[in-house]
Amino acid sequence: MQRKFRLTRSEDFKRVRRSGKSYAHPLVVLIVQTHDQPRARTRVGVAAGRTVGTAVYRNRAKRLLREAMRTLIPNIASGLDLILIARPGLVSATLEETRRALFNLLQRAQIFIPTHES
RNA sequence: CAGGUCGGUUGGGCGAUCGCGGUCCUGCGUUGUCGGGAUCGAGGAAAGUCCGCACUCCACAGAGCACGGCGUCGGAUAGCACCCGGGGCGGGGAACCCUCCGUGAGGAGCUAACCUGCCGGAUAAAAGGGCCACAGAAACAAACAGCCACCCUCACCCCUGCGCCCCUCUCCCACUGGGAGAGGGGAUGGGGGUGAGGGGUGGUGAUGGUGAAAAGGUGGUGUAAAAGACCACCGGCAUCUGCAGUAAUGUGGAUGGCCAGGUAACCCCCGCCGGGAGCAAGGCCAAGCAGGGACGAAGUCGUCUGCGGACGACGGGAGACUGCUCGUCUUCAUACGUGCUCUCCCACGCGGUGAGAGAGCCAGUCCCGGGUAGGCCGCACCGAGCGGCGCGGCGACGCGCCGCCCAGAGAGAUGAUCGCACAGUGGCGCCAGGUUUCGACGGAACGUCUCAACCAUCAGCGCCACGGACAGAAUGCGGCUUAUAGACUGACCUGAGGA
RNA sequence: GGCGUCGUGGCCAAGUGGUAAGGCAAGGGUCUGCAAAACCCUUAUUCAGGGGUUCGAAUCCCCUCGACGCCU
Repeated sequence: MQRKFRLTRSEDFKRVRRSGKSYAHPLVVLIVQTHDQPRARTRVGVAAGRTVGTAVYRNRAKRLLREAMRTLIPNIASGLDLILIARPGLVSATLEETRRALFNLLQRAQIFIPTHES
């Protein structure tokens, strides 16, 4: 997932975590907030707290989330800010399990737009 | 071959596909959170932050105090306390041999390489304080108990002069009796001995026990009793001194006297070092905000009007342009009062009429100007830099030559999938051998051979399955500590070992 | 990234070189018809872990682990 799709500013993280709507999964937590401008590019932030493990496991969790999100991001509605928070079980999960967990969360949030190919 | 020990290197490889970040170059009817190309992209510990630096800011005349750290010798270094090489004291350390214990299986000790802790001063060179629970007489300076001598006192025993008292016998005088002698007993006094209770004076120095720790050890001489008081041997210390070593120190010799604990990772003393903080250090920038400062006024006329005001001209205030004037441009306008605007609420004559409460405004222009958040720099580095080779040194390390420029940061880039081999582990099957030295023969490497030793739950081959540790840079560097599956490789020691 | 503080029964905790206080909780007992309250008794072989100094360490020194706080 390229950096232009990423949520980077500390202010944005605070805003989304304060006023966004959250959806939980045993592996990941998703927080969604609608942006002011509906045509803006959807951005995704990734977080892993100290409960996940040491720096190696935190980095692995965030890589899994970014890689899984990369293939899903063309099908997500625009004008959104998302945050993905890793949970401790994510470290032992595979890429396919992570992708299924994210797909489940995006459908529950009703922001996934299916295309003909998928 | 069996066992033990210490280092060094490495830290998964190759290929395909999808994907991520930095730098440089480049493209454009679309200058973008755009496209294309090249190149680079985690570690030995990046970790812990235990030391030492670089760098930055603050403070600072110099020196000292306080506080903290360090403390054997020599070296290395920009610097360091833990780096390198030595020294001393102590602890650990396999098998065989040896010693001890055990009926025995076995256990303990001794020990090589090696590992590891500590290292100024408690005596002298250089001075003090504190503490040492319980126990013990006592924890460092003497006392108490003990032992010994003497004196006083007491008890017992022995000897005993003169005198005293009592009893018995004999003799004399001669009869309420007296005297003399002998014997026995008693009291007292003196002398001696023994013992003990107590007291006093003096000597003595570790004594049965206590304790972690109590005064060199053993044997003798010696004495009233003892003691290095003296002697022999052993051990330690001090002074002088020979030899080896840069030195710490080691090893001899002579002399001396043995004098008296531990703790300084308790205060302290001596010597040396350290100013404080840390890249969230620190510097710069745009826009604003808080805040601070300077200057600071005046209306008149005309047009329109829904009568609140709006516009224009002249004049005025502040500022900019300019070296100054003129000129041009921007902008403002009146009021601290019974003021104006807005909101709420109440009363009525329902009219924004009156009472009350709250909020705001009373210029404007210009200058200075934060902190946080944001952006840029610091910061991706020509450097105590990295790699290779050579030389010097036991080593830490140093010098010379050649080559290279080598991640970067921001909510934080290295991943995913598949395939192939390769270590490794487990299972099954096959094979019955495998490894090694010496010797002999031939010989250019090397090959062949007999016994011997060791392993055969081995080695070798095939198939299947599993499967590669610890761990992620954030200003940089040196050291230390901690975590770490394995693989490769070098050296040392002990034991067993041939023809 | 840097700087600092603290770890003592199940919980809160005192103790700063010499026998590990106390309170709550838990368990048992007395009392009661049964409870509550009250009273009595019990519960630390690793004072976070490991080394060292010392005769002796929760305490002093070093290293590690864990938790928490701060940076304008």
